[in-house]
Amino acid sequence: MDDAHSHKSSRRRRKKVLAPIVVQPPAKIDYPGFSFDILYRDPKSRARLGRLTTPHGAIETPNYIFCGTKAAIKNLSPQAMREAKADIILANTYHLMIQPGAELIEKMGGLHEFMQWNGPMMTDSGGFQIFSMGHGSVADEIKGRNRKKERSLIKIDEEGAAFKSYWEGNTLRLTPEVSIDIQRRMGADLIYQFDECTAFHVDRSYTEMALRRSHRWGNRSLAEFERGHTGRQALYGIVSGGVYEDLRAESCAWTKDSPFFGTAIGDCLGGSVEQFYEIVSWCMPQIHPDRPVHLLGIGTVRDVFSCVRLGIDTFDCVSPTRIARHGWALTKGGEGRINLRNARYKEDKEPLDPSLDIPASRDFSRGYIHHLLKADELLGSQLVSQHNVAQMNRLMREVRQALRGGTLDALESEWLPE
RNA sequence: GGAGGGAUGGCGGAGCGGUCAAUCGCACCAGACUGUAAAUUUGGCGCCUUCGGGCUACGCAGGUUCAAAUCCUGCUCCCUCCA
Repeated sequence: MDDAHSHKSSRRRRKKVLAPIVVQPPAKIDYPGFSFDILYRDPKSRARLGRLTTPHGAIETPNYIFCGTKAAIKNLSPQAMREAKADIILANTYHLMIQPGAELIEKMGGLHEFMQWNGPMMTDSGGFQIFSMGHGSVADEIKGRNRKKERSLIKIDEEGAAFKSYWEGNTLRLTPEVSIDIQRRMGADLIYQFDECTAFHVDRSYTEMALRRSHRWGNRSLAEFERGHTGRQALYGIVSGGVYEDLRAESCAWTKDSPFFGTAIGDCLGGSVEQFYEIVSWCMPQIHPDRPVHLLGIGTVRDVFSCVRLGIDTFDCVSPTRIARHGWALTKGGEGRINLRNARYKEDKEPLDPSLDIPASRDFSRGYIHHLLKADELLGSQLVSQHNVAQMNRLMREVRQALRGGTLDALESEWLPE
């Protein structure tokens, strides 16, 4: 015990601060099979209509990317997603490297083949987990709640980050090179540089340090991407800088000058919705104007309206499928959502939304779904999940249509009255 | 017929003289959820309240005690074992 302790102390004493690892990124990267065409610009805002083409098909933008963390949209098969008119989904590097592992997915033919999704896909880099593993959920961090969840982030240093696997408890490392390698093996169309998402409570000097390091990680991601370029993937860079306008500007400039295919807005977006809109509005004018822009981890219906106007092309968020599992169905207008577990729906014969062309929304009564949810029948949360996906996709379709017709304001008041 | 055990809030089930309007689980009511360790989680859950507190409660009826869900007596019902 004493030996072990002194050994540990001496190791700590000898520990060196790693010098910045500086890798020169390639000056230019070709993205064959990928394109982003801006088809229309809203004269009244930064909003735009686009077409994002990938080797697995093209999507119209603005669009919504649904979250299939462990290579599955919770509750929904690929067929159910297509019925709900989903165009594109994502999966998470961190979760899949733990289980079942990138090698297995590669052996099984890659993510598209493995999970039988033949449309466009994206994977994140695992960088968000540096944040969430260290602090619990985003909301907990922002609201200062302590949920006593064991922190499983072991350390972040120049090389990358070390985590304790929630699955087996072993230590895992993610570095830019490892993240890109894993994402290459899994084979999603749109992949992400490795970054750190800083927590809300950190100060400016930490944010600045993390930002510079994320840029170095981005350069290493670019170099690794180019080194093993398959010609079937495109890389996004991430704008960080937390809540600090000058740091956001620095990060926008860096992504703009780097040979990424697309740009994502990431890192800490502040403590309130208003603050996060402000941060996005700082960034958008400085971001590469011709590349697709993704907003990481956002949003709600309100976020979609606000951020489309700021120029966001794609969104991703767990919210539609998560709240569905908790009984909330999204509505167009009204309260914006209803909780089907509530007693008031017990005898409600109305469907969720007859204007949506799927049985989940059109045919089953709210009373029946209420019963399924109360009885813990999986069909209940499946139906609500599919409904929410369909509702968000309808929102995106209507947003695109309204943009073209110049009626976005009117559409917003239909979705968000008051 | 004999012996023993038990009856607690919607249900299950703690408590066995005061700190008990009563642990806990379920059910019920409502909330949270934004690059998913989430089919997770938080609060409420006798009645009334000017939020200080007040009132009625642990099968029923009495009793002992300053004080009883807790001790005693009787009653009602239930369970187990022996005939």
